[in-house]
Parts: sequence; C-alpha cells; structure tokens
Amino acid sequence: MKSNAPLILKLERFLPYRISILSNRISGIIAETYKDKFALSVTEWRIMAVLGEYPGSSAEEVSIKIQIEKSMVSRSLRKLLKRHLVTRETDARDRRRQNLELTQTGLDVYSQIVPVSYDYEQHLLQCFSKQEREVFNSMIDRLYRHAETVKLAP
Amino acid sequence: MKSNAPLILKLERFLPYRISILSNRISGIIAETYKDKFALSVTEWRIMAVLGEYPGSSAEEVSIKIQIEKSMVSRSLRKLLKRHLVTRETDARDRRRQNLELTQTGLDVYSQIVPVSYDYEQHLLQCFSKQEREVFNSMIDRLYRHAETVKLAP
DNA sequence: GAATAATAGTTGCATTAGCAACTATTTGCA
DNA sequence: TGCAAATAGTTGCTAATGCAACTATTATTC
Repeated sequence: MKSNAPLILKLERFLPYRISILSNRISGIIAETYKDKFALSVTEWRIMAVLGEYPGSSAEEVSIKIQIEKSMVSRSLRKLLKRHLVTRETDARDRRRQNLELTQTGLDVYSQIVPVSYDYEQHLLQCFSKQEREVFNSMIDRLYRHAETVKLAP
Repeated sequence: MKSNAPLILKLERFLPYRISILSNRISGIIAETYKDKFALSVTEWRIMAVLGEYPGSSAEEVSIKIQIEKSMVSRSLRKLLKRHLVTRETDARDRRRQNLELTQTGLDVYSQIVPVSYDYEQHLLQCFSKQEREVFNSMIDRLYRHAETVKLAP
C-alpha cells in the first residue's frame, strides 16, 4: 500500500490512541471500585472471574484466557491464595499442573462483584440504543479479530 | 437502578474487558514498531505527536492533552531531550513554564513515524466500510464522553 | 528406558507507571 | 507591599508489568 499519509498526525483522531484513552477511562473507574470496595486489582478480579466461570482452570489457562503474562498471574495468585479467596491443588495425573478454584469466601466476594460490574456495564451502555449496542459489540469483535492479521510496514 | 445482574459474569462479553484487550492488541502492535524502528515508547511518541501538532506546548499542556501523569511526561521528556529530539526553553514571561519544540532531528523522526502510524490505522480500518468507520468513531466518542459521567454504585 | 524436548509454574531483574512531597515561580488579595 | 494560595516541573518511593532464566515434571524419541 502506497502511503497517502498527511504531514501532521492528529492524535485525538487517531484510532489506536482513541481506543487507548477510552479503555483507560473505562478501566480506571472500575479499577477504583474494585480496589476500594474489595481490595482487588483488575488482574486479580479477572482471575477470579475466570475461576467463577471455569472452576478448576490452571494458571496457564487463566493466563491465556485473560491474556496476561503468566508471571503476573503467578504473583496475583499468590495474593489471592494468601487471602484465601482461591485454593489450588496439584493435579493428580499431571503434577506440574495446579487446579484452581474459588473458596467459599472467594465465591462470596465474586457474587458481590458480579452485580457491581454488571450494573457498571449497563450504565455505560445507556448512551447506546439496543440496536447500537449490538452494532458496537460486533464492530469491536471484528476489529479485534482483524487487528491480529495486521502487520505494519517493515 | 435495581440490579438485574446474572450470577456469573462472562468476562469475554464484558464491555470494559473487551475494550481493554482490544486496546492492548492494537497498541501492542504499534508499540513494537515504534520501539524497533525508532527506539521510542508509546508515551514518548505521543509527546512528540503533540509537539508536532502544537509546537511550543508546555509539559503541563502535553500531560493534559495525552492524559499521562506529569511525572511520566517529565521523565520521558528527559530522554527526548537527551536524544536531541526536543528542545525546551524557559518562557520569558512565566519562568515556571518551559516551552517545548521538536528539533530538526525530531521533525525528521516525526515525519517518518506519521506515515507508518497513518498506514497502520488505515490497515486496521480495512475491516469497516466507510460508513461503518464513521459510525464506529462517533460511538467511541459518545461512549468516551458518557463514561466520564458514570458513577458506580457506592 | 535413558536422553532430549516440551510444559507448568516461580523468581529475578529491569522498565514503566502512579502518587505524593518538594522546589521555584507567579498570582491573588488583604 | 507582603503573605497565602496556585501553578509548573522534578524527584523519591512503591507497585505493576514484561521478559528471560530457572526448577520440576511429563512427553517424546531413538
């Protein structure tokens, strides 16, 4: 593709930048709440969310699912284990693997966070009509899948 | 708003999460290129982008514009100054303020990055029709503005 | 079935980011 | 004027993040 680029880049119209600050704003608000009300980082919460949905996952599986470095998952897990929100036990058949689950306490916290998160999402989506929500969601999906295939000029 | 939340939260359908991983993917690709080809972090590039668009900005103005902590801007600026990509001089009227500009070298680098960024954006947008691009852009704007007004349940 | 490769998870190290305290300067106002 | 408050920028401290090296276990292969 021959470039037809302008001489000046308007950052505030540049898609990657726009999505980045949108994400920061949206995550920032929710991160604050997780932190204040539940003393959890977003990463910690995401781990719990995966375990709520898929009990028995391994750290590796969680890492892939939420796209976070396994070292980060390992460290976050340490905190969750310390707070007894999560348990882990070595898999009987493959002793490298450790199966993770929410404890009863973990489940209690989980069931408190879910409605908070859900309501937040609903609030956010107030600015869209029902139809727009679907359009927006599908566009995000499409862009996400497409982005993977995009390579920059060498 | 009375919560009508489900018992389980499906992370991969949760808007804040979706936007976050989309942003990570899109920024990740471009960050790699800035780093490999120009030895610049995304933050450093954004500072340069602002100075390309608004020469003479102060660190404070840059910080507000790109929504990055002023301490971060200060440290990134130090690197850019060291590499002689940016100059700064104390404002004659207000000696607290320092006016920033791209040097000739800075402008050269800038004018190399602009088309790379532009082409990347164009590639990304390939998955949308012209009309969809406008819709998507306006939805991002709307959501961004709306998000600021959203408060979570106390 | 022993040597090699692959996999799960942890840790060390360097970088980045965010918050608050600090200096220097200017502004506002009694 | 002259003193308190505001503003611009820097720095110190701590936590978050990313990468690579490391340990332990299992799978592969000759």
